[in-house]
Amino acid sequence: MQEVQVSEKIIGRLTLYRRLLLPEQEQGRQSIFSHQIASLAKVSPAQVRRDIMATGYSGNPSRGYEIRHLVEAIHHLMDDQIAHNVALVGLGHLGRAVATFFHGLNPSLDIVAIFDADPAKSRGLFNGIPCFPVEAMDEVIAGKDILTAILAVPAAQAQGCADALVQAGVTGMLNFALTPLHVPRNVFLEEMDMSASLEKVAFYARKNAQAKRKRT
Amino acid sequence: MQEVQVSEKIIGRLTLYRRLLLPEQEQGRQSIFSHQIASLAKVSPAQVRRDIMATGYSGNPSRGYEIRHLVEAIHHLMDDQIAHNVALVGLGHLGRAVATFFHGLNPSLDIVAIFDADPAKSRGLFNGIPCFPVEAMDEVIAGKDILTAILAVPAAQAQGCADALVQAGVTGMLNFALTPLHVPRNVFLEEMDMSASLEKVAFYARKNAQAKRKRT
DNA sequence: GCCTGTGAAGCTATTCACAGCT
DNA sequence: AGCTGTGAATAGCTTCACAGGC
Repeated sequence: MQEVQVSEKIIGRLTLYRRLLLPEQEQGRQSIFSHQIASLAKVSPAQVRRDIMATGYSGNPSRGYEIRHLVEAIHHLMDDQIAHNVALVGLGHLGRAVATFFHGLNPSLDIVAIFDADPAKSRGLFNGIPCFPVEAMDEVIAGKDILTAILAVPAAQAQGCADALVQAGVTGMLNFALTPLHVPRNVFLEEMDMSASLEKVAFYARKNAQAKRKRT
Repeated sequence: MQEVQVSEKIIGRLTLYRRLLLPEQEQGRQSIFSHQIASLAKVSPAQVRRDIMATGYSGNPSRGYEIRHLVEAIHHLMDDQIAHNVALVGLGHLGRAVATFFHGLNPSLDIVAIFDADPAKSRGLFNGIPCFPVEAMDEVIAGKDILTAILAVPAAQAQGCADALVQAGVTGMLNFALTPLHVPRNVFLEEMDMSASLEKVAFYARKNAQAKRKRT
């Protein structure tokens, strides 16, 4: 079992497959075929097989994939049996929604600290999660062994927060702010640009609507 | 000016460039070079030039791109001078955050209706936006000429809502629910899987942290 | 027959590198 | 000198198509 190239896209889809497989497993299903995973995940069967290749696990032509083994293989590839602590920065509308959304979603990916610049929001608990002022970042992040952060602050503060997080030792960030961020090469950054996504959808929606009208 | 192939990715980046250019323009800047756009958007200068090719607008080697013209060219490519109405489905935590987030963000992309299955949430106004029961979907969507919808409902209801939206005439959807949706080919669907994104970030964060530790 | 695993082909996206302009 | 526009090269991703197994 040697290191195959595992791209970002493959990682993303494998986490998806795993999430879709868990309920199937709980319902007592033992095995599954690539085309069935494909239909759950809305991708092609060939893609599913390719992706699974990256885990090193092999299915069997007559039964397909043993769900238990497949899930474990994905776990192993991502070595995330180890619970992993996450911080949230920004407790505005979006931050609160994000905190609530992720609350209890994935037990091994817990938000364990929230930071906000506003003193009124940087104390006490939110959803049971302790809140801190941004000045406490270094200490809290080191103390709680946090590697990942979610940025949900206004655009103007985003780069500053990102720098502080990197400084404090965070090595991966999910950015909701409407500013592309710059981070050092050894920090992973994922942009969640809801505004660009909505504009893209709107563009294609218009296009589809036009095509539809033309057909009539 | 003939139809070049304009991919989804290019559309996404062009909307981003446009968003980044608007403040520059407001500050009175006249022109900009590809490497400057690149640094704002955190992409390569070559990519910026390629993307701009798709709009049909050409810059000039000595002054770069006229911001005014470039913004207009992007507007034109996306023909979104026409304001465009959007519906939001689901007024839970996430739905409320989404509604607040987009409120006033882009004046030509307004959320003008909210739907929720809960009778307590499907009346009155939220942020000034009228709320309706899901049963009213057909009528409201046709009446307000809505083409785009944002789905922020629990996974279990997502496919049902999507079907209803398509039925009602929506041709583009942004899906926050943790279920890959199936839509007809003439409807554009963009998945916003925050959970998969966070897992991806966590994976690379772990990897980076390990690499860092090894270096020490 | 219907499945998996996978080399090979086909596509798409990005970057290189340079002619041409100012 | 430093920029744009762009053909050509490269890299990356997805699908095809089929050998091999049950």
